[in-house]
Amino acid sequence: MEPKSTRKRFHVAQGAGEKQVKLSDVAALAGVSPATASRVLNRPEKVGREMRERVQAAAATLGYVRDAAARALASRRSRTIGAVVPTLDNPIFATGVQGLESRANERGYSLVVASSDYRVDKELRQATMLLERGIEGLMLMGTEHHPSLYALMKTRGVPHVNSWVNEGDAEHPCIGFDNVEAATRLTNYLLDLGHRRFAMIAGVAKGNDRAAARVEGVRAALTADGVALEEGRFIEIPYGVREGRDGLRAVLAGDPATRPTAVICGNDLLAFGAMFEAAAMGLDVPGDLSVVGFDDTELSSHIPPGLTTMHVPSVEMGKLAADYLVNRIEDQPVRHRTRVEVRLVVRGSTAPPRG
Amino acid sequence: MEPKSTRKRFHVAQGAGEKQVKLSDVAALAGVSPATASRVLNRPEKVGREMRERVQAAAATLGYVRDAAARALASRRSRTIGAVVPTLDNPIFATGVQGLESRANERGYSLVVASSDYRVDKELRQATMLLERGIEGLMLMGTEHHPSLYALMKTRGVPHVNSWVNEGDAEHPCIGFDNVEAATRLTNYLLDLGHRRFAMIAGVAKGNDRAAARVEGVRAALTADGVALEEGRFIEIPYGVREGRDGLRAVLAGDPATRPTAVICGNDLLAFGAMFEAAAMGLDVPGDLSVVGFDDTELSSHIPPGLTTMHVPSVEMGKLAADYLVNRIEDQPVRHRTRVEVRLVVRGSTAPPRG
DNA sequence: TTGTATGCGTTATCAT
DNA sequence: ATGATAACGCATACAA
Repeated sequence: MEPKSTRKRFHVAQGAGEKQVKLSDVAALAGVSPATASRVLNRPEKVGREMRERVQAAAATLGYVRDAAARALASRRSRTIGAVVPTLDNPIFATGVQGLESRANERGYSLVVASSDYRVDKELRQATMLLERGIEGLMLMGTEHHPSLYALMKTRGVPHVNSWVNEGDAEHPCIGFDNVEAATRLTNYLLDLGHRRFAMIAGVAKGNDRAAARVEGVRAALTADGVALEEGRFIEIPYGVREGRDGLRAVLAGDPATRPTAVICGNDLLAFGAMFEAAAMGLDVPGDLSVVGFDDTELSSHIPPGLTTMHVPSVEMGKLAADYLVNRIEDQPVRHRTRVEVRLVVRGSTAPPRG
Repeated sequence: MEPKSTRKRFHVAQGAGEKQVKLSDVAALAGVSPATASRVLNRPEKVGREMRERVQAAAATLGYVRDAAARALASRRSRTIGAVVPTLDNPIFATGVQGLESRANERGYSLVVASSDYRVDKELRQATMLLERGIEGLMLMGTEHHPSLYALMKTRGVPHVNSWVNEGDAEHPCIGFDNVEAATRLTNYLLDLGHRRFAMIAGVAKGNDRAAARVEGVRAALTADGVALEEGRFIEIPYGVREGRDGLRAVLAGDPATRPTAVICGNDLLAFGAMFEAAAMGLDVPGDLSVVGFDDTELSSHIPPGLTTMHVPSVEMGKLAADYLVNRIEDQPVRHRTRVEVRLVVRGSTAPPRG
């Protein structure tokens, strides 16, 4: 049941009861037309020094504050961009959003955020809400979205970027890197070290194309070298430290003699868990077991013996996404696909296998 | 110099060239008045089943999307709330924002975020921008803000909450906990363990009243027990792991015989750094040195030997802030001050001093 | 360079 | 329960 059909109307937020001071008030006080006042605020260079200062003074004394809704309605521009990310709980996304927000702000845009919980249907709902809100550009994570979402953005003519990805066949604008290739490199590094028995603790692939791509990259590299990732040596699990610990136990089960010598984790959180659990199991990292992660979060370089991982420039991607979007919105030249550099950071958690 | 006085006008985002379908189009197709169509969308219960379904069908076939700007202008309600946080880079804030966003969304509001970089002047600018954007409620971190900001919110009649704080004299609505008291408890715990020689690695107090309050709490507890925090045993440093390591070296300098037996860190990141550095220095935690943090981030429970810290319910605070704000906006009853529980989580990083 | 007049898409008031 | 119509506050043709 709904709360009651007689819904109470909410009060209109307003100090005391004084009406909002509007642009025409400012114009009146300054003794100019509203049009001129508007120009002073939006294109000051197009108005004479004299009037300009009168208007600015009037605005100041009246404490005038623009009404973005009216501006948006009249100009058909909201000066707002949107982002829907899986969650802000993962620091790597949070920093990405931070980069997006700061750059967008520098360029005069505000950011509206929403989260999808790694679910394409929720992502669609959230994006729709943002579109209603009049966002002029949209940042999404990954490339796997609800088909209706692409359609929606297209018919509304709203530019978007898929971030964290940059795959060969990308038909959509993107800013990121090739997760398959990055995972392949990471794996090859281990292969080059001499490892032949592998395990992988992957993130959940459903609703997360980056996680899936990383698995693909690992498998590809292994296969290319004729190395198998055995059934029990692969586990898919949500990102988290606890999960990494459980994951390690799972993939290391069985005869110690045939135990993997290297474990590849879907991200750093899982890798931290794996390292902690290895220690708890009395295993030496990297002596008994090499561990690699993905993301290069702040802790990775400090956690002993240091985590070998793939560095992902999340803030940079956020900033590039903002630039791409704003450039598109403002009809400035853009690159349709932008690649950022991920780089392998070798630290103490990896070494050649024993023997 | 500005880009050139002849600024190019941006294109109006719109698919192909087809005009946006508006409510009157929907109404026309459904054969009803715009007023009725509007009602169907906003208060469906106030309209007959018959017309309601006609309108809904029409909206669906036309792919109608509401225009929030027009809605906001006409209704004087933006259904948007704002948050300005120091940075999203700190996971504890990111999760707080996540809680705020999710609850706000559940209640039909969108979230616009901005960041202040721990600077009150930037916070003021950002908040002003949000106010222009028509936010109906604002979440801020801490209690220390530019006086003009309080004035602005008051004259505009926009409700706000200070989060992460709940201090005795709070004249403003807040949702959080008493940082002084929490730090005092943390310190007393160490005191009760028998520690008498302390060090503190604090966050930067300037622009961060929470950091300052934590220092105050530590000092108060120490003083109450007649224990001194010596000059060289206190350092103020930005939050970060690297900084925690440097900080530890700094506060542990000097004669090992009079070295502190316990170090209190301003947050978990600093504490992690301190623990890593202690290990690097050959010090056993907690044998030679007890370490405590603040926040209880995901890693705290996993990092060996486990970090004793003060658990801060950041997601919960975000959700409560959203509820408070939305309730205020919608004229529902609210508690002006809401306290959340922080609790001491004792783990392996603390023990009585040797001897 | 400045002013006049119109419209942006929706909600709300007041009738019916 | 439904419809006609007037705001909402601002930007922008277009005219001067």
